[in-house]
Parts: sequence; structure tokens; C-alpha cells
Amino acid sequence: MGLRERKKQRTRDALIDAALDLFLSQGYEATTIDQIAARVEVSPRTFFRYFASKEDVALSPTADEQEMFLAELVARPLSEPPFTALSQSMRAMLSILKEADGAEASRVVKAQRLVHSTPVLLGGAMRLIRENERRLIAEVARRRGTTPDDLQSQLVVSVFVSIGLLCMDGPTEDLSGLARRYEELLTLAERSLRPGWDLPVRAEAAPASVAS
Amino acid sequence: MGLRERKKQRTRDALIDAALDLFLSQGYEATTIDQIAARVEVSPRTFFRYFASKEDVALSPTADEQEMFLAELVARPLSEPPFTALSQSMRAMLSILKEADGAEASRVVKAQRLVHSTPVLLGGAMRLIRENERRLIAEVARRRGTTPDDLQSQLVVSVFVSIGLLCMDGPTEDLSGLARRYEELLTLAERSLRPGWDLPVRAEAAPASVAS
DNA sequence: TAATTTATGTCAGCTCATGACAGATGACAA
DNA sequence: TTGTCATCTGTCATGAGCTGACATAAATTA
Repeated sequence: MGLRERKKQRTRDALIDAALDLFLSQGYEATTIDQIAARVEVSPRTFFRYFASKEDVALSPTADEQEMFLAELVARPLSEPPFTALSQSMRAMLSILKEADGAEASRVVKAQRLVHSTPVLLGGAMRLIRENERRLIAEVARRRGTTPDDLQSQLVVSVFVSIGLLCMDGPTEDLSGLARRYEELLTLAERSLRPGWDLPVRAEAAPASVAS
Repeated sequence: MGLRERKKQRTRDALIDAALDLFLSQGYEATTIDQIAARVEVSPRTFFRYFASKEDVALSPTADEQEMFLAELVARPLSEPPFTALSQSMRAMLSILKEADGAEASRVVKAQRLVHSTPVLLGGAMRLIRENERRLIAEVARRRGTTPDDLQSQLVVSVFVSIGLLCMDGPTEDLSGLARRYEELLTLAERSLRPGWDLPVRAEAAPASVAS
């Protein structure tokens, strides 16, 4: 990789870190682009060459998470039932973050805390999640052998995502706490859902061993 | 009601209608506050005395909906299981909108279409919904005889809300179409959930007529 | 009608965000 | 090494969203 690209990556990371730190210490609205740019020693105009908006930089770790989750899901074996594949993707993502370079994990946790404590960012994060949800639905539909407009596929993704959101609701101290709450919610969800609810109709569990 | 209050209400409604029409015809971002104010013949400054932001006016019908829904839920008899109470509140709200003055219903449908076609407004709407979700959880928790931090209560609300969101995903032509899709999704949900999943643990259905 | 409260308009100012242009810097071939 | 090219960066100008301060106009109350 050339010097140019490395420099760009460093500037980008520096902008994210500076922004997150300023946002968390003095508040999102109270922080100006000028302050972020000054801390990284670039012009305010340059900030906007890296991020489309002030919101963009705050949500960039969340956007990365979404990409990561989708990538995990696509990589899951097709033999897994849809809801299982979703759950496992989340577990995989969490453990990757835990193993990975501390800088990235730190950004994710910081962004999580920031988003959760700033209403306008919460809205932005929800928008990202909703947009990714469409892609998740496409993947789940593929696994269920249906088109993306299949309501049951949409419901499967929707229920899973709502669990993820609940998970983010509590206070985020670190990744382990997040993982713990996630497992707890998953147990509750499985207790509330009918076995096989996420399977394609062809493979649905027979109600009382009666042939259809 | 005095003349002053009536005038204020008329100005407010006029601002909402002007904004929605402009947003829908030429796009949300492409519309300026000046244009909205000019159409109602007030100063731009006055606009901000009625609405905190450009987003606020676009989401005001959605915010009203949220208030309305919560009011319906609180009015539901305590004898109803939580998820039933939620479903019935939605039905009640839809039929009230259908009966009510056409202006309000028109605003709701317009806002729906607008929000669905404007990413930033989608985020804003999600924020409103999430904020109301906290109050819905409190009410559901009360009905289940738990505190608001009870995870199962949160799950009940979360699943219901995710159905509502799915409902809004499709194209919104009118209120009847919305109601139809809602019923369809509700049927699917009930088919996916275990009977009694939303009941307090004390009243949970026994798995096979075995006394606990 | 007079006094008080409240809504509105005007103005100045800040931040966010974008286009245009010029200068600086890394990439690459002769 | 040097010159050329592509790309990144800074400066400037501009417009839109939003807010505080103050004066004016309108409605309420006495």
C-alpha cells in the first residue's frame, strides 16, 4: 500500500477518534467541526472530504458494524436455519471485535455509548440499521428459498434486529457486558417463539405427526 | 377557546400542510424554511416558534400518532393480555383515524409517504418510535406486574413495534391498505409465537396439563 | 379605554455543508 | 534525478438551518 493511502487512513482514524472523544467529553451538539479539524490539524474543509457530515463521523463505527454483520451472515453455512444463522453471526462479530486490535473495539464501544446518549444520533443509527435490514432480508429470503418480499422472512429479520436493539438499550460498559445481555435476550426469545418458526414452510415441523 | 389560540392552531396546521405538500412535491432537502413560511405568509422566524426544526414539522403527524397509540393502550382493559392490548390499540387507532376529520388522516398518510421516502426522516421517525417504546414498555410492565426493566416486557413491546415498522415498509396508498397489511402481519406473528408468551409467568400456559 | 400579556417581524450571528480555484504533495516514467 | 501527472489539501465565498435580542403589533383583561 502506498504512502498516500496510509496517510489517508491515518487521517481518517484520527478524525474519528478526535470526534468521538470530543463528542463524549463535551457533547455532540456542543462540538464543532472546527474543533475536530483543529485537533487533527487539518482544515475544516478537509473534514468534509472524509465524512459527508458531522453525523457521518459519529456513526462510522456503527456503519462498519453493520457491514461486518452482513458479511458474517453471508458467510454462514446454508444448512443453518435463518434465525440460527443470524444469532451466530452476531456471536461471531462480537468475538472478532473482542480478539481484534483494541483501537477498533474501543471505537465501537465509544460510538455505542455516544449514540445511546444522543437522540439525533440514535435516529441516525436506526436509519443505518434499517437500511442494512433490507440487505439482511434479502439474504434470509435467499436462505428460505423465497423472494425478499416474503413477509415471514421479513418477520424473522425484524424480530432478530429488535433483539439487537434491545441489547443496545442497556448501558454499554464493555463488549463482554454486551455479549452477556445478548445471550440472555436470545434465551428469552427462543422461549417465546415456536420451534421451527423461521424455517421455510416445506420444512415446517408437523403439529402432531400427521402427514400433510 | 379564545381567538388567540384558534389563530395559533390554524397557523400550525397551515405550516404542517404547506410543509408536507412542498416536501412531497419537490423533496425534503430541496425545500427551504423560507418557502414554507412564505406559503403561509409568516416570517421564517415564526416557523421556528412553532417547530423546533425542519424535521420537527415533517414528523409532527408521526409524533401525534405515537401519543395517540399510547393513549389507546393505557385505556385498554387490564384483563387483556399485553400483546392483545397492543394489537387492539393499533386497530383502535386506525379506525379512529378512518372515522375522523379527513384533514388529520390526510396528514398522517402524507407524512407516512414522506417519511418512507426520505432517509433522514426515517431516522427521525425511528427515534420518535424508540422514545415512545420506553413508555409502552412501562405500560406493558405494569400490566404484567413487573418493573420496566423486565426483559420479557421489553421483548413483547419490541416484537410488536417491529411488526408496526414492517407494516410501514410497504407503499402507503391509504389507511385501508395499511390496516390490511397490519392484519396480515399479525396473523403471521401469532403463528410464529408460542401461545401465552406475553403473559406474566404466574399465568403461563402449562406445557402439558401438569401442575407446577 | 388603559394596561398587560403574548405573538410576530426584523436583525445579527453562529454552525453545518458545498462549490470553485489554487497550491502542495505523493506517484510514476523517462 | 527530473518532469509530468494525478490527487490531496487549504482558502474563499455562499447558502441553508437555527437562535438570541429587541421592537412592534395584536389580543386579553381590567
